[in-house]
Amino acid sequence: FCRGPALAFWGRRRAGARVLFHRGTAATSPPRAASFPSCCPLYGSPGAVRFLLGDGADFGVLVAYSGQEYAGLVEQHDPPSDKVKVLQPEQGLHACWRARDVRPAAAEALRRSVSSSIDVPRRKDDAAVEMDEMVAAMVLTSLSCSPVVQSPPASDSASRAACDPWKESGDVSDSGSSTTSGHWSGGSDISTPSPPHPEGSPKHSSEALSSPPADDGFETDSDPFLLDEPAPRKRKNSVKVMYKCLWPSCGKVLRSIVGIKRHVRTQHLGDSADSDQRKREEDFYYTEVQVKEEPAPEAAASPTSVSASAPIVIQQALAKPEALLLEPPALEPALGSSALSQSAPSSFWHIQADHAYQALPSIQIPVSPHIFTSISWATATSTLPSLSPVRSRSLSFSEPQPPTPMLKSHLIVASPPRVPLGTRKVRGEAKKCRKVYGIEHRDQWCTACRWKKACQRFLD
DNA sequence: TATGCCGGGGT
DNA sequence: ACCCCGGCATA
Repeated sequence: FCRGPALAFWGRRRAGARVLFHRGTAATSPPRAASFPSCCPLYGSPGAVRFLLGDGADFGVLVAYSGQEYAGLVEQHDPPSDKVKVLQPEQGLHACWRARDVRPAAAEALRRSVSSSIDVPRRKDDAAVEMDEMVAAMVLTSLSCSPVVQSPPASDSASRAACDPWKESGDVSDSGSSTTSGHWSGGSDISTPSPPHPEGSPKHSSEALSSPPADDGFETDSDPFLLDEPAPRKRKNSVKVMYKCLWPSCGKVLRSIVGIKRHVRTQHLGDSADSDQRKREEDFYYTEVQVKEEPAPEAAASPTSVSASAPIVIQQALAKPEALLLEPPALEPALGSSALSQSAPSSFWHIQADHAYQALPSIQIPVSPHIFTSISWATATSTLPSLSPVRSRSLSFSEPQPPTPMLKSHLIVASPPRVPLGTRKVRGEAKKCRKVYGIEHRDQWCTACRWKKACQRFLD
């Protein structure tokens, strides 16, 4: 890594990778200098000898071709073939050049070449973007896939001159970090760990640089549940991202993180614990839900066949796994929702609500590899925002939810006899904190459970 | 037997 | 209000 005067103004802690940027220059160190074969002087044509990989020097170069010069950043040098691999942010590609075609660019020159745009063909004509951000965004973008900077947009990388075999030398799939690496990069919601971006795939430069992380605290520690989420691949048609309240028997779905957080906080966590605790819990209680609408116009799902052919496919990522403090998960990469309805592995648990009004088409969705929840959609239509109005009702601890007056009578199916007053409350279906977290994580139980009172978190 | 939680107690 | 726990009911 870079040492010395380098200033890390943002980066990510991820598998030890950190991106450092030099103040005032556009140069960046290769994210994992140590892994580059040539942590040695770049020597090509005379005069180009000044670059040192991995020592924090200036990697800025200008590449000349087609009568113009383009700014780039040296990433790698291969002495045998005397070629350098250059990241050209402006073109959004990595290219390999003979060393003699590359000349060092002073920080000023590099800057100038970018900001004053010396007739550099831009892919986005208007966006006069700071080099730093651009590069940073790209590097991070690449990082989110592989620990080593790789060709960013696939289409672009192919378009340039083919590289030597060593081109891919850095592309070592980081098996070690595959289970622990953070995932969502950038994103506007930095303040609190939020669900990863649903699109799963790393953002491209345009999007990423539009909202660069503000400070250096940006870390996406372990978020194991995403990398192996196979789902994003098959997302095609309109996928809506919504945030669903995981509070038992709630299931309110909102469009924004902020909204759902506020909902959880105000409706469910309102009076509990200190604000810190609440913060954690509010993250815990929502989840990102992707709803793909499929051209299945049949809306009237029969309760029996839902799991098999639900018109709405729900995929979702976790809300905040680390809040669970579960042991490093043995990942189950390809868990389609189809596999869920049968017998879930023992490491999975269900939050199952048994209210009458929930005797509806229910879809089991993975909350995380460890968590499944079962939600019910009052209306399996394709219009989502309006979905299941009955579920938008709120509940709170203090009010053990009187069976809310049902507006939609047709939703009432069979009302299992509620607790006969006077007798002890029948033990509910839902697993309680003790079961969920285990005694060893008692500190994560809701207070009631800790006090051996009726669980407030997983209501029956 | 493990779990949920009521009732009752302590601080 | 917060916390703990004996002991019962239940799965």
